[in-house]
Amino acid sequence: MTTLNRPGAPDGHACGIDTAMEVIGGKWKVLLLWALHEHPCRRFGELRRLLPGITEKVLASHLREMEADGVVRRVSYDEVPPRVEYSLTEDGTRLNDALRPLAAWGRARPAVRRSG
Amino acid sequence: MTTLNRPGAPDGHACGIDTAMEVIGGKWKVLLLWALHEHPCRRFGELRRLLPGITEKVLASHLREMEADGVVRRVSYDEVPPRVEYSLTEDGTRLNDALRPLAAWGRARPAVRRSG
DNA sequence: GTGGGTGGTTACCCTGAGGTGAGCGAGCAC
DNA sequence: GTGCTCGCTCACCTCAGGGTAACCACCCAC
Repeated sequence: MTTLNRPGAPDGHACGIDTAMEVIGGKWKVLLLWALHEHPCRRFGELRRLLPGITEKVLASHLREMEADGVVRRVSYDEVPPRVEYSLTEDGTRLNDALRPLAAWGRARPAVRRSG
Repeated sequence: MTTLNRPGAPDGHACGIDTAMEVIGGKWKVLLLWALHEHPCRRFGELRRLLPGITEKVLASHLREMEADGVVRRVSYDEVPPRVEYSLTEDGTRLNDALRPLAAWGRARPAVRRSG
């Protein structure tokens, strides 16, 4: 999205929305957020199995971006075979909470056609 | 996003999130939502001017999709020159409200680097 | 006749997110 | 020595969303 030049928006929320949208903008990021909320401290392979359909490449890049965004914490143990554990940061948990109303809206909405 | 096959998520919110993400997934949709919230009943040209940078094509297609999604109402007056007015539906207003926590999260978050 | 404004539509191109498949380095089981 | 696991990385390709620009039908002002 790059910088959104929200038009009028005096104290508007659009300015915050774009930040959030950048963070959750990836195809699997909300799922990842949710998975890490449900299962704290998950390993790469476990996450892959939790999100059937995601590829290693995308999982790795999403995790990396979310780590850079400060919503995911990555802990690497120097063992062999390698072990890496991912968990939500406090900010990530707050983000997850902030998504609740949106999820509720999605669930509560009237029957939508448009799916075809 | 198509159908998200949320992994474990028993009563999880991911199932609602994907619905919401489909609706607000367009590049300008949250801005449009916000613009229509701030200025109810706007015409096509006014919206275009409110969102500097958006093209007619994208504005038209976004409005059409949001209308199909039931968040935007389109009223066409049979005049000349043609006049069409767009406004939020109740559901659109609720969606906007549901975005507030997300916007608050975006505004309140600690300094992010990664912006480049 | 020319230009401006109305609300769009159409055809085309381009970028980037995401998918595909292969490989790597280390140790352990066999 | 072969193959398995683990956590990635790399090169390549696809495809859809979005940008560009021209055009339509209508009327008015100049």
